[in-house]
This record gives sequence, C-alpha cells and structure tokens, in this order.
Amino acid sequence: MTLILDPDDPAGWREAPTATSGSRLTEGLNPEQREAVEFRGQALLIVAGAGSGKTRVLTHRIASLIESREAWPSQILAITFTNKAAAEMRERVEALLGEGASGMWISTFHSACVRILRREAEAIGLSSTFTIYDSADQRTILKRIIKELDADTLGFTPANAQVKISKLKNELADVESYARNVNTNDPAEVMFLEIFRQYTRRLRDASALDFDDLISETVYLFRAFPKVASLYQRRFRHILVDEYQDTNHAQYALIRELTQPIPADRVVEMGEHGVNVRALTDASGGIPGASLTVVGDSDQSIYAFRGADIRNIVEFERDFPGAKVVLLEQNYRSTQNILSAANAVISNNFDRKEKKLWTADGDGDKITGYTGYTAHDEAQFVADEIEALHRSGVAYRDIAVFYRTNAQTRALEEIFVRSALPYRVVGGTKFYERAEIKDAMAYLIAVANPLDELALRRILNTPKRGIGPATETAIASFAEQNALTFRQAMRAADGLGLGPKVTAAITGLADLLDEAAAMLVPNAEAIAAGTNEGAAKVSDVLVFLVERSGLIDALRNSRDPQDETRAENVEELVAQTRDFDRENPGATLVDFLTQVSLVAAADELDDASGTVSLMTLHTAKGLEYHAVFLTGLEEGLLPHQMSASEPGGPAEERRLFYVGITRARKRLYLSLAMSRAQFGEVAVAMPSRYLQEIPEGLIDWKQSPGMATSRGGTQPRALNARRPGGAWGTRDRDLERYSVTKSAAPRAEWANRVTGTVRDNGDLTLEAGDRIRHVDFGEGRVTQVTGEGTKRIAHVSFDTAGQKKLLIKIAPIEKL
DNA sequence: GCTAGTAGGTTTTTT
DNA sequence: ACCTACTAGC
Repeated sequence: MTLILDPDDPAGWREAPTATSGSRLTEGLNPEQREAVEFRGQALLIVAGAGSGKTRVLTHRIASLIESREAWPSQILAITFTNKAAAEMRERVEALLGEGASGMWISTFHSACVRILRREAEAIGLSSTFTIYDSADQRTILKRIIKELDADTLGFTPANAQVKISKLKNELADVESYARNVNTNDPAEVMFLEIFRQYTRRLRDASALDFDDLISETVYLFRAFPKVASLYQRRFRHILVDEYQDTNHAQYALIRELTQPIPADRVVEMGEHGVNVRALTDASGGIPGASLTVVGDSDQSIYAFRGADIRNIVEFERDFPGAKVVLLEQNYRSTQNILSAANAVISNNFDRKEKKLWTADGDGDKITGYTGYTAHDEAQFVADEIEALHRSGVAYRDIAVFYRTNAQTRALEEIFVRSALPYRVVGGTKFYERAEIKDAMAYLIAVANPLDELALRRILNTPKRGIGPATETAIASFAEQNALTFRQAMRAADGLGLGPKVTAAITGLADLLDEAAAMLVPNAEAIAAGTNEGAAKVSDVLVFLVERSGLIDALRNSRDPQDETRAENVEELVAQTRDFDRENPGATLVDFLTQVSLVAAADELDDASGTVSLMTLHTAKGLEYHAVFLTGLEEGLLPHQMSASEPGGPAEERRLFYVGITRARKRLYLSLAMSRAQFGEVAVAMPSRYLQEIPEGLIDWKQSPGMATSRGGTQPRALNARRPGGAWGTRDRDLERYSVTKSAAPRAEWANRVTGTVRDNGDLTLEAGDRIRHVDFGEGRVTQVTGEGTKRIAHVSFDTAGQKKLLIKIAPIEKL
C-alpha cells in the first residue's frame, strides 16, 4: 500500500494568505455566475443551461480557491467528460493563475480511477500493469464463454451478455450480489450467473479490467480499505464534477466515497504513519468531507443507455443536505432564435424543472430548413450551404454536421468528397480498431502484462507461424493442468510433445516477448527513485516487436493488395508512439496503453484543423460551432427506432435534439430526406415529430417536407396533419403517451405547417425501355427496375442529367 | 493449417 | 450494401 507523498502539502505553507480580492476572477460575470464562483460550503449544485458559461464558472471557481490560498492545486480534483475538456480546463485555469496550477487532478472519471487503481493495485490483488479491455475484447471473451457453456441455446449472445454485465457493474452489482438474488428456478438466470462468473474470473486471471470495472473497482477498493480511501479523502479537499447529469450509480458512489469525512481515530493513525494531517483537522480531530461542486443540466442527459441516472442531479439537494443551488439561464452562445427553438422543443418533455434560456444578443438569423428527396440530395444541400458559408467568411473548422447514427456518414462523405470539401469524421476513427493495429497493440500489451491471455492468444499465430487452434488449445490445457499461466506454458512448450517446428515457434515468441520486457526495465537508480530512466522508449519496443516478430514483413510481402495499407497503418502506429515518446518524456509503456484505451471521440478534435467536423449528436455534447447542421431529422432516425420501445426513450431522443440545437452559435440548419436507404433498401422517411415542435416563424424552409412531396400527388399530408390513429403516419403505439394525447387535437395554428400533398404515383408500373419525364431532371429512359412493391426503384438514364435512381412510388415523374 | 468463397447479420448512441 | 464468420477444398 502506497502513501501519497504530497509535495504541495498546505502545512508547509508559511506565508499568511494574502487578501487579494477575487475581483479579477469575478469581473465580467453575471450575478449567478459570481455566486457560483464565490460560494463556499460543503455542496454546490450549478444548474447550467447550455451555453451559460459553466466552464468559465468552474475554472474561475478553481482559480479563486487557489488564489485565495483556500486550497493547493493538489487538493483539487476536477472530473470532466472527455480528456479534451480536461486539457482545456487545465489550460484555462493556468491562464488565470499563471504558474502554480500544477498538481491538480483534472481528468475523466476513467482516467482518475486508472491512476488510483494502478497505484493501489496490490491491495486488490491486481497487477499495476493491468490491461484495460475495450468492448471488442469483452465480446471475444464472452463469445468463448457462451460457446463453451452452450449458452446460445438460452438466447445469450456476446452482445446481450455484455450489455447485461455492464448494467450490473454500473449498479455496483458483482457476481456474489447477483448470485444472492438469482432465481434458481430460471435456467436463463442461472446460466447468466455462470457467464458472469466465468467472465469475471477470466478478467481477474488476466489481470484485466473492463471500462465499467475501472469505476466500480475503485469504489470497492475504497470500501474494502478505508485507510486507502482516507488518503484520497484527505488529499482532495475540493471535488468538482462536470456533466453531472450523465453520471451513473457507480460514479455517484465514487463521489460519495471521496467526500466522506475522516473520523478522528483514523486521522490520529494517519498522523502516526507520517501523513501530514494537522492543517486539515476540525474541532473533533477528524477531517471534514471535501467540498463538492457539481455542474449539470438534466435537459442534456443523453446517456441513460450507459447507466446515467438523472436522479443523481434531481436528488442532489436531498443527497447533500444544505446544498446550495445556483441556476444559470443566461446564454452567451446562441442567438435568440436558436434558443427559442431549443426552449420550445425541450418544453415538450414533462417532469422537468422549467428552465428558459435567453440571450441579450438579439434574434439573429432564422433557422434554415431543407428536405431532400434522398440522403444524397440532403447531403448536397449541406455541402452547398457549407460552401456558401465559407465564401461568406466562415472558416471550415467553425462548421459542424451532426447525425444520429454513424451509418449516416456515408452519404455525407460521398458528397463531401465529390464537392472537395475538407472534412473530418470525429469518433469514426476506427484506427485502433483495425485488425493490424490491434495485433501490434496486442504485442505491446503482452509485454506490459504477461498475464493477459487474450493478448497472447491474439498474437500466437499472427503473423502465421503454423500455430493453429489445436496447438492453442494444447497450450491452454497444459497451463491449466500444471497451474501455469498461458505465458509460462508457452515458455515450457518443450514439454508439450508437439512437433519441433511448432515448438520452436512458440518458444521463439515467448523469448521475443521476454526480450522486449527486458528492454523496458529502468536502471537500478531509477527504480529506487521511482522514475523510468534507462527504460527503452515505447516506439523502440514497438519497432523491435513488429520487426522481430515478422508482423510488418508479413504485411509488406503479402500478395493481398490491402496488406500494403495495413503495413502503412502499422507504420503510422509507430509514428504515433514516437509522438507519444516526444510529448511525454519518461512515460512508460503502460502509460501509452492507458492513454490509447481511454481516448474519447471528442479527444480527436483538432481546433487548429481547417476542416468541417462530422460527428454523432452524442459526441457533440459540450462543443459549440458557429454553424451547425442537424441532419436526418426523420422518424426512425431521430427518434431512433430502437428508442421507441424503451421507457423514456423518446424523451431522451428529444434531449439529444435539444443538445444538437444548442451547439449552434449563429447559424442552425435542419435537414432531412424523404427517402433513406437502409440495408441497401430504400424506404420512405417521415419528418421527425420534433420538427413540428419548433414554432413556425423560426424556420425558413428552403424546401419543406410538404414542398418536397407536393408535385401533383393525390394524398394530402401536411407536415402536421393527423391521420386517424397515427401521428405523422408513424407507429403511434410507440409514441410517448403525452405526445399522443397532445396530438389528438390537431393544432392548425401551428408553426411550420406546410400544406401540401405527398406525391403518390399509386401503382404506376415502369419497366426497362420506358420513357419518363422528371420534374427536375427532364426526360430519360428507364434502364432497369429493382426492388419490390412500394420500394420499387427505377434506374433512369436522363438525356441531360445522367444516371439517377428514383423511388417509383414517390418520385416526381410521369410516364410518357 | 491455410485460403477462398458464401451465408448471414447488420445500424443507436460511448467511456 | 457491407462486413464478418463459417465451411469446403487444398
């Protein structure tokens, strides 16, 4: 067990606190913001509407605590949602204080927990070099377990087992507590218990933790070892948590543990062990709990699927008696038109505290709306508008395009490439998910954590060494029979009775890994001093591994043309480790692996890049742009089909829309398509129900849903017209109840009401050879007809407009 | 043990 | 439409 040596212990501070007023730090703040910066007490909840300057408040609050000498930097723990937000917050605090801001912990929940767990690993029987398993790793393991247990017969899949395990861990349930509550008469529950048990055992045997473990194991650590907890309780006197509405139960419990007071008897004991406690004790001799500041907005809670519990913020005042609540409603980001749209949309969620964003900066431009015929048409609109914005002086990096699902990037990317628009997909980065990168990483992991059987099995026959599944199983059972680890069994491959070639391949790999591990040992003085001096750099070890293992040569010499790209990717990974070594002198291999494991999508954002950013609505949280495009605003996409069956689903989808709207500073564009391809099939899409919640006067439709379909069809379908029993013609049984009751009475005075009719060509039949006329594309000849029923598509070669695919049922066409 | 071809599933969001 | 994972044949 390690004691934390705190170089910045306040007891060593001798000068009297200077009475510099905080005026510099509260200057230019509104009264509520100022109150949030200046409040001193155990608990503070800042209810911060979108764009209300909460980061400013948080950074000024931290700076004010430090400047007034109420706290040392090392006594601050600030939790943010992404590493990028953490880096930004650190920068801003440093800008306020100059030097003297170092020693603060500003990080994500996961990074902070890894830091604690690596330090205290021994206490809970874990190697300090434990591996962090991502969801692909989890699935690989669950797949093996389910296969071995034949659990698929009871409906278990790696995916659903993973979701279930994650949910349990977020609720701080472990195998034992689950076992106590299991219904032994239900074979599925009994089977799941076994899956959960084996999964837990395998991770433990490999000295690995999954994402959820990082939080829950830290909580267990603190609960099982109160003395360890007290070290952190003593250290962190001021804890600040951003995006509190998206914390789950485990994260809540972690915060509770960290803010517990330390009883007097333990303080005495800590003092005897050399921990400096004098300056911190209260009248009773104990150390009071740390002060807690949380910032959140329940209207922006969008991570319920990941266990985020909105109650954490709603019930904050109950959980922390005497808590002060500050409400920030003035918005400094967006125009009033954008805010009015956001307010109107979110007010349709019941069961929320009324909150209205406002700005003193004026109405601004209207929101621009557009309805495309297809996703490509929509994408073309986005591309054209971006070009127009760019011509008017808006930089590409100030423009973002949001969507609900990652699959929607395809059409956007195709058009952007064609339009030569510089763009970047944020979070779509599958770099570390590529097989060849995972292979190379597995070599590094196997070196850092020899217990990691998953990594070893991955590289066992990569590149091909003639070690097949049979041999792999032989090594595994040899290990089990002799109580060896997989790695030890590999070293002892001579005793397996395998062929000489295979045996040499196995021991050769084991030797290679041992040699790489030896490169990473620091020199003797460095070990004594706790530094990493003398250890090989990460990039050197990686180069050694990919060259000596033959991985890179196998790719370079392959006949498969794709392997050339794969080799380049591995070289790119090497380049990344070089960057890492340069930027983090003295950092270890484990540091590199941790950093790679914990990158968030938004971390990839490069503010200096001259590109348009494409990302999901989830990734967009916390960001802001001059111009924002919200695309795919269709039923089934937003709200997403899958959300309909979940309680609270449509309300959360509305919050997602709200988050998207409030990212825009000056210009907001809302777009959708009338038809969208899914699984290669084209389907008719309906406008999102949320669109009609925006008041009429706020949107300027360049092409409204009505216009896009009002080309002489026969079936009326105004944007907000109701057909009996169906809102917008969608599955009303899936709608939220209140939404259905609301829509029972059509509101003719409503907004963006667009009179018009849906184009419906009825049972118009076309076949190859037919001549047709299209409203936009003119005359052409049908070359081919594909699809069935309402999804029949005519492939048309137009005389002037070229090749097009048209949905026969709704396309504005007529047969000649 | 390796490779090529096919069948089947897939798209909700992520630390 | 695409990607993965299994199977048949070498």
